[in-house]
Amino acid sequence: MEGDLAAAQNCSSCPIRHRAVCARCDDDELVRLNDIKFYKTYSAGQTIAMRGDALDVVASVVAGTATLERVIEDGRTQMVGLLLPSDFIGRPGRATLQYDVTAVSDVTLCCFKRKPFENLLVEIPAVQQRLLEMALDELDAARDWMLLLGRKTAREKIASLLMLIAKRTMHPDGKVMGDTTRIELPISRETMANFLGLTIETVSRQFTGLRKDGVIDLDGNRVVRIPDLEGLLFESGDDGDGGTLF
Amino acid sequence: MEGDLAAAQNCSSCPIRHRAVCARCDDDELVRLNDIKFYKTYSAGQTIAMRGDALDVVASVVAGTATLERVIEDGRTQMVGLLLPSDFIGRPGRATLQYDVTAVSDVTLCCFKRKPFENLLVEIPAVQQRLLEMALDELDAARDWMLLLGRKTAREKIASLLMLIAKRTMHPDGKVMGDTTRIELPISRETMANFLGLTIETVSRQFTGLRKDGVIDLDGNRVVRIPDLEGLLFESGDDGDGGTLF
DNA sequence: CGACCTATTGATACGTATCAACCCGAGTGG
DNA sequence: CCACTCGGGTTGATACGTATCAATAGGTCG
Repeated sequence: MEGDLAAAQNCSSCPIRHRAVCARCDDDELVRLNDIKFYKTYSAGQTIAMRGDALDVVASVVAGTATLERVIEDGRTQMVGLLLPSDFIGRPGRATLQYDVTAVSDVTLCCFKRKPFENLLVEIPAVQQRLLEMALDELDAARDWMLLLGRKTAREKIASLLMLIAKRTMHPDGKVMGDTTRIELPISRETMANFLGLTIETVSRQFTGLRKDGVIDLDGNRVVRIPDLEGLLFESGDDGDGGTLF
Repeated sequence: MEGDLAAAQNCSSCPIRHRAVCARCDDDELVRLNDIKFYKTYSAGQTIAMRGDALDVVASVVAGTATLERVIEDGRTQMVGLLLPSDFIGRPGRATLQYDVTAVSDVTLCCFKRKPFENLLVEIPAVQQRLLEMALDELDAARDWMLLLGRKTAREKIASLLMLIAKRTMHPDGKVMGDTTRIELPISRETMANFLGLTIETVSRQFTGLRKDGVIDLDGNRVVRIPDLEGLLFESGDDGDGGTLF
């Protein structure tokens, strides 16, 4: 099921070196992290961990996309986190996992055993600092998301999601890049529905609604073209300045 | 509008000494925090700060209840945080506030200017550690809340809220205390509605529905008696083990 | 007492869920 | 090569839950 990467990769060439928990570390500190790290990969659709599992490993997402979900007994599912490269899984100081973690695409994790990691946390303030920063960012995103779930209409939810993906694909790291009018959806309709607190059917209907109104243009199931970004922003119910959602 | 407390209070007799950001501090560290702190009070209903305000002060709630809210232009309002004693307001490393903060009851804050506080954060790891812990707890609570907003019915939302308040009043600090069958609602119907992503009318209707079904018993508008806690838990759609929501 | 605020209750509208049929592209096997 | 199936997506008809609009009740304060 899980293939280990044969060779330990080098931190200095790591794609998430500057954004993950290790972002603020100097070379010496990086060596110490390197000593306790190991890679693990999961293929698309695979369950990475389940609610209630013992949480003896924490990890950074190196590549791929994963989701954090909570489900009720009767099957209702709500996504509570979308994990992209550099995001952190698990929390120091807690022994069991609170959510189901699932790989949406093929995923590579940079793992640390929890105990040694907790020790490093104390010894290397740079890691703790960065982790705090990341936790606060996620908290802000979660709160924006709560506004979406609690008060937005289906159409606004879809538009918000598209804006979100548009922002990320246009400037994944602050700088503008790529085609602003074309975005690729990294997730299925079902995943979107669980993200937005909707059903698949409603998601689908809103897509066609936005298309018929000329706000977006569909190119297959996974590609959306946006002729008028301002128009989409208007549909999202946001005022533009706020609304990070990662 | 804002009355300053004349005398600086002593940290050692502070009611939130063992739960707030200063929880892990030793006496020396406490002295340093004490040097830069000041109290501020707000009366019920007062706006403490608004989205977009410069965030040059961070604070702990010493007494009272406040809310964190996001509102859309057309007036739709979603509460995104309920601040109780020991909770922290503001975030180091961010210059403007993302949410409206409102006093629900009379509120006393223990404030720190942001810059000096950020310095202390680096110098006193105990504070940073505690702040990380608190941020992660809030993140978990926010995620449970997302499940509620996205996937629960009105009845389940009300039941969940009541369970939440019941848990807090029964054992505010881990130990059981007080009458398990009687809880007092600290917030109005409108505040509940904004908390749960509902309207006032729906909140009201669900209360009477639960009452008619014998799940709860109302004693005026602010007091609820719960003959059967298991029954209420069942109505909430939770399985009991999880579900912190603070 | 009247004014006002919060909460409740009622009638109705509207949005989204549900249930079901159908479409389409990708594999798969005869 | 074509028939088949299978998963994901779309569309339609309808049901249901919550919002909306409006009226009423109860409590508090002047």
